Amino acid sequence: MSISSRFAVGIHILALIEINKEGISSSEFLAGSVNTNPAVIRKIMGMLKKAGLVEVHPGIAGAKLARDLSDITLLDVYKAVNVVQENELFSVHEEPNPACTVGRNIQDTIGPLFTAAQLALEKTLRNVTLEDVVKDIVDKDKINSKELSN
Amino acid sequence: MSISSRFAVGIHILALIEINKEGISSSEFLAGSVNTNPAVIRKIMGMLKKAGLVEVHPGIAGAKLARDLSDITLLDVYKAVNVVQENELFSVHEEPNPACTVGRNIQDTIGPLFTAAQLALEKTLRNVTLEDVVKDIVDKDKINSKELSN
DNA sequence: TTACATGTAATCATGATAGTTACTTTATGT
DNA sequence: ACATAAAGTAACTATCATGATTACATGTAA
Repeated sequence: MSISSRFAVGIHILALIEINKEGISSSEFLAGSVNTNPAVIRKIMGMLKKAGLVEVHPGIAGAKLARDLSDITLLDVYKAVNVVQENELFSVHEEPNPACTVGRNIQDTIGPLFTAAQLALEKTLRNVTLEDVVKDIVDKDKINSKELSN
Repeated sequence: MSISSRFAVGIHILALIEINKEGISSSEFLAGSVNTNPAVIRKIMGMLKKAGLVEVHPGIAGAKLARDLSDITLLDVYKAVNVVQENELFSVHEEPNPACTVGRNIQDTIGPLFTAAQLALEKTLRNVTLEDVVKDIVDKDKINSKELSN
């Protein structure tokens, strides 16, 4: 099991739109960087648009960020791309036996515990903004360039 | 996407072995409570056994806990049933374009962020023991019984 | 109206899940 | 020794999400 790479791709897309803000970020351009099919980008872009993270219009090439970089958290992206349904990161067997003490209580006992774990994860994602991500990408790139030039 | 119900079933199994400790917890008995096939239980039991959480022997009916209830955390169960590979809760697109600033740095930037989120989730699971779970199940059952008798 | 980009649907291969059946291996009791 | 019973395990199935691909409809602008 793994959370869909749509999440990682969504972050990639948004970061690239920012870094390429002087240029035009078409689905083809973005697909070239992510290394996938433009239709995949457009589908994810549709989700980001629906969530109010990007502005993009039919017939007009290029996407723009709809909010300030520092106002978009990883949690926003995570929610936007629907990698996990609301409160369903963990799945629970649906029909335990009600004739058993454990069977008739396990769901109510486990539910809040799973929710707590999920919230801890989401809280971590909420503490990182796209601004942080872009800065880190740029920093890492400077270091790599320096290494190459030595 | 959802984390496999093997995790929830694993917790169910262990809790039931404890509550039924005066009796014999065969795969058929456990399957009856979880409401699934005994072979499914045996497969999960094999994982719990491999992780040192239960004792179970071929030809001998019934499983026993291999550790004290208070010494088994939900994280132990989570790891035991292999619902998530080590450090791979989130998946990242494999081959971003190295000719792009974002493409050649996205993995290194995102990796630690995803790991942090995953660790936050795991930390939460580590803070809950099977003793807590069993107590809660028993408590909830008392309340339910009281409601039914009113 | 031509060119081009987005929006979107249909199709496909792949992999994980959970269930089912059936068989082998091991231990116990007569 | 043999019959019984349970664990261990492999093979097969249906179902579902993913990610890629193709194709086409929709919309914009020169």
